[in-house]
Amino acid sequence: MEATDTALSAALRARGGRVTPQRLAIARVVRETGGHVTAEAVFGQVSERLPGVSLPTVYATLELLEQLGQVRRVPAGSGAVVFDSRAEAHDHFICRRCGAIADLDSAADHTPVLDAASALGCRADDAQVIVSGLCAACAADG
Amino acid sequence: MEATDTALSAALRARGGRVTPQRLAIARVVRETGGHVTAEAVFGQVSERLPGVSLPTVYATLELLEQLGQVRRVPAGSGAVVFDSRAEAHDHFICRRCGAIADLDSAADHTPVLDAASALGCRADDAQVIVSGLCAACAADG
DNA sequence: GTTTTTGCAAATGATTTGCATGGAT
DNA sequence: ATCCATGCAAATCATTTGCAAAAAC
Repeated sequence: MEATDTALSAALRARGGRVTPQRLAIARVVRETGGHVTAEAVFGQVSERLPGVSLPTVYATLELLEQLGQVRRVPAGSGAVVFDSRAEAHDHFICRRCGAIADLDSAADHTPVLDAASALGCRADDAQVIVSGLCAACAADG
Repeated sequence: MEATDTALSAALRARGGRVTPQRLAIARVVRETGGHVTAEAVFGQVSERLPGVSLPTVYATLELLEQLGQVRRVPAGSGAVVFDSRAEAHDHFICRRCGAIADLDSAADHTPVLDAASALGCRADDAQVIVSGLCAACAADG
């Protein structure tokens, strides 16, 4: 077992949850896949290692991992919900045509927006910029 | 007919499209409703004025209005796609629990993120910050 | 008259729910 | 032994598609 698995186990127990092979396997797949994943994609990968896992379990676990701060939800606007294995703050570009998602690393400062949110009485816990347009590939043949 | 209807008609003809009562009614509802709407919500409102409109037409027209720059798509991350009748640039807060959406007006500068996108070869046409957390009401009852 | 839009119905795709079994503590 | 988590199947919800009829140009 890797160190990160140990950390996850501790986090799970700390919130009164249980450590199951499914959860460890799903967390591992997400971590190793890197980048952006859908529940279906995780399901496919996990099934290879731990046959029998069910899709509902994958959904539940991804949500759990989000609460534990291990993954971040990307507001992809259409179709499937996308999770990002990079939990640190960064922004995203989403292609309108093909749906491709790319990480955007910039020094953008989100405090003004967070301030605007607290001014409304909201308890904000995440801010990310979503840039829409055409990705390089789609812009080329469009 | 309102001036805005005339403007819409012109925009439609300019792109070789046709002016139909359905399109005018849908555009009107979106404009008058103000704020954030789902296709279902628009469908409900439009049906009162112009019985017989179909849901597929509402979906198609909302997408058309987006292309014409009359509405903006809000990447709501889960469930239904949400359109915003305010087309000018501004950001959004989305409640994780109840899904409520609030406008955030701030002087946030998105150019660093847009630059990061063009550095990847993407043709960006919109950038908006999505802030997640709990709205005032949801934060109150725990 | 020609081409775009519409409406209907059905298909699709993603996510959730209910409930009994199995497993972690 | 207790209670949480899983698996299965089915339900739900949002959105899209195919195609013939109607309408705008």
